[in-house]
Amino acid sequence: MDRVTPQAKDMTVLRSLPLFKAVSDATFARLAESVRFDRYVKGETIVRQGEKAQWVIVVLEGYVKLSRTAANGEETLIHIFGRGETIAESVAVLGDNHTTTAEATGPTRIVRMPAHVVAQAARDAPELALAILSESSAKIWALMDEIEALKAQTADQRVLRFLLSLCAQESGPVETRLPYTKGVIAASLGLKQETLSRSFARLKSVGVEIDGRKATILDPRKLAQEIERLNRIV
Amino acid sequence: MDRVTPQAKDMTVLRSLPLFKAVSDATFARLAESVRFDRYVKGETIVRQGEKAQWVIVVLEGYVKLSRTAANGEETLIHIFGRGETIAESVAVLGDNHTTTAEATGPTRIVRMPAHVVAQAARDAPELALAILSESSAKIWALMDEIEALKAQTADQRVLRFLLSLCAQESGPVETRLPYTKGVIAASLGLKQETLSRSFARLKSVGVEIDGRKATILDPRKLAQEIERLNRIV
DNA sequence: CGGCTAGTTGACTTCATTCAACGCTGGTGG
DNA sequence: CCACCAGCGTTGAATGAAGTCAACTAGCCG
Repeated sequence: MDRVTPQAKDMTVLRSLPLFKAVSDATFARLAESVRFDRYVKGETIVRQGEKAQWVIVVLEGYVKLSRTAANGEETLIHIFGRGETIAESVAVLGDNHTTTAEATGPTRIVRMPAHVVAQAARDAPELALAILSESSAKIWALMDEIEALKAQTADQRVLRFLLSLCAQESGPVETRLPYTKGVIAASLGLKQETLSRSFARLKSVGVEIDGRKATILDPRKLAQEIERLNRIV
Repeated sequence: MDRVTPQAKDMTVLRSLPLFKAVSDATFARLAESVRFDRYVKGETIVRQGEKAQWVIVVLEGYVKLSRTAANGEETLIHIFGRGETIAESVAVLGDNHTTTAEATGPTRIVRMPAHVVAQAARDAPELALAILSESSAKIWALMDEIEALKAQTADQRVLRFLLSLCAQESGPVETRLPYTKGVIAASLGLKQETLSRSFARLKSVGVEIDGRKATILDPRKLAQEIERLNRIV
């Protein structure tokens, strides 16, 4: 982990985050005072399961994976956070302990604010409390999406959904980079790496080309159709 | 659905709910004014996916299942709420639309408060906003638990966990009632009814006896051991 | 160059689903 | 009062999707 001295442009980025959108200048200024910027490399732990939540963390760059380690040592990936997303905001504000571990999946930049400062600000400024609630609510939807996918969709359908989420446009050929390693992608979709690999191979037939970290999708609409088609078969 | 006139004792129950624990008498009184009590029978819909959230709902009695219906008409059970739990609190306060449908799994009593009243109260009284945040946070943990179970555990392990959650005591023989039909239990665990039935049959060997709605567990500790043992095999 | 990590591929296994038949129970109407 | 039906649950046999195990390749860093 590397502490970084904040730059002026970082503050403007910060101000534009969803968490601070509806917040007054005064409240923002108060929070900005105690803000800290950190840089992590792949595999470093950002927060550890069981520790008391001391910080509210926002991802500026890179991807952070949340996972939970069971008594037997097995680790389960719960969710992945990207740019602009907030980690542990509710836990930190309420003063609870982390129930998950957060780890950088690659080079990552984050911002952290002391929990007690945010908690006090939330008490003083209801619009901040509501903004945090809004973040938590978004997280609930995302988790519900995940549960729905795990319960109702096959491996190929989940992979297709994931690929679709990478496409910036709705049609035409799209070329992107996979945001993290295939092992992490597999875990995030509730699959084994081998299964993901086979799925990618199968999906060549609907215009998906994966070459290392480079992903080429001939036509996103075709992927959506394929998800539908796989539903019908069942 | 049946509207019920509130009784004095209902108000004391209400006051003791987690949502109102930390709330001042003044704030509570304000909310209590516009409270409404409703009674539902099995299968009735309480809130519908896609509708604007108009109410904050608290379950007083019975169980409510949250589910999501995909484009192809398939319904996936996301989560089940019981006594004292709050439904759609964040969505209602933020003025968003419901992303899930809530349905009574049996005879159910609920309390509802108009969303705008709660939203205004949350703006005026930060302790209410934080209480709602606390509820949302609890919901996030519960959903993460579910994801972990779906990704990392077999059918038998999930069934064992569920049975353990029904046990009031840690040891000795426990006798309880299954809280809802086996079909609903199966769906909540991400299983088919047939699979649950077979699982129950297998679990006789660790002292689980299911007879209709009546469940007898010889020794909860043995169930916990069995979950562990099933992990080791893999 | 060797040693790592990430990823692929093949053969085999297994857990859960599907499909289908059947059993039990409680309610309804003749 | 009984007959019949619907809803809920069980059981068996066959199928299939994903996991496991293992061997192997490609790229990368020191």
